[in-house]
Amino acid sequence: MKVSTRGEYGMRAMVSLARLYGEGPVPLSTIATESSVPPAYLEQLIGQLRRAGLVNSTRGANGGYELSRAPEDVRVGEVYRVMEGPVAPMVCVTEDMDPSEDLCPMIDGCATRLVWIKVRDGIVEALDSTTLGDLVQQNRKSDMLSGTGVS
Amino acid sequence: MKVSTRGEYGMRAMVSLARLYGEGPVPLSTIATESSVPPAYLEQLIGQLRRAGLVNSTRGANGGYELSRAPEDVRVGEVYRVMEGPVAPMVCVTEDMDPSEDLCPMIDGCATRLVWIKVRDGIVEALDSTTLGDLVQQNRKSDMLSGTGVS
DNA sequence: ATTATTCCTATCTGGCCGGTCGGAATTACG
DNA sequence: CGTAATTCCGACCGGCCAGATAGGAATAAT
Repeated sequence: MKVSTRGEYGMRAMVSLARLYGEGPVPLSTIATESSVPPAYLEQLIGQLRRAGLVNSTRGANGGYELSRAPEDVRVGEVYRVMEGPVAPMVCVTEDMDPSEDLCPMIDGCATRLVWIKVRDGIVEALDSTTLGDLVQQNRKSDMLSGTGVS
Repeated sequence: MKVSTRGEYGMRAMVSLARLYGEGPVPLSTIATESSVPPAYLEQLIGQLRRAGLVNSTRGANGGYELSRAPEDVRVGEVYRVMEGPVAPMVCVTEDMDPSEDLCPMIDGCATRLVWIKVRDGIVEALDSTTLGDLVQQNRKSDMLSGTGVS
């Protein structure tokens, strides 16, 4: 059960944008470098984030991307869902589920479903209790400790 | 981020075995039917579970498989790990990690790592706080309520 | 013997992840 | 203006691996 590179890269890109929040549009090339994502691929991913309304874009020279909201107002769960779809360790426990549909092939109900629901809820909790703001802040703190922040 | 069919099927098979615990060896064909898993495939999977020591096997006619421990003593996390490997939503946060190795390509440490660790811990908690015993018990209870248990 | 079963390992196949490419549209700037 | 910097869009594609299947050898009951 791994997060795909879409999720990984998307998250990294958003953190980069969070770090540069308030300094105007950041060109794709910069984000790509800063987040170590192949530019051509990132373009695809960031398009998704834009369509989802998480980032704004400015076209033309001096254009680029920026967060549409302050980092503290963006839950990482939002980013995750845009990139990876609804949280669902298993098809039968997807977040946005119609309660009526039960496509489990099991004879008398599936006992394992209970576990997957717990797992899903664990993931959701982890994702929705953190914001991009938390991430950059935490990271800066650890930079300080390791001395990287002092030059 | 989905659990593969190995995890799904493996868990189902183990629940079947948990239900039949104490009634002697259960042939593969039975488990396959009961858990709706292709027999040939299940054979492969249950082999893993056996090698991991979670099930015992008896060969020859009247042979089959059975749990090596009581259902209440088997955490679903154990089953999960046998089928899916260490819990790791992301390579850089795998459970059985050597703390020294850090293969993150990021320049100044990866801020996103914090999320993935939280996610991982959420999953681990969900998996390790439940036993096979819990599952069959819970399921029987819901059977009662829906009337399936009454004949 | 014959039958029921586990055990082993080789092989196959489709889907999709992860990525590239080319070019069109848009805007700043001198 | 024209040119350079940028976003935007959709088509393409190769490789890997999940998800099986197949066949046969070993083992044990009857």
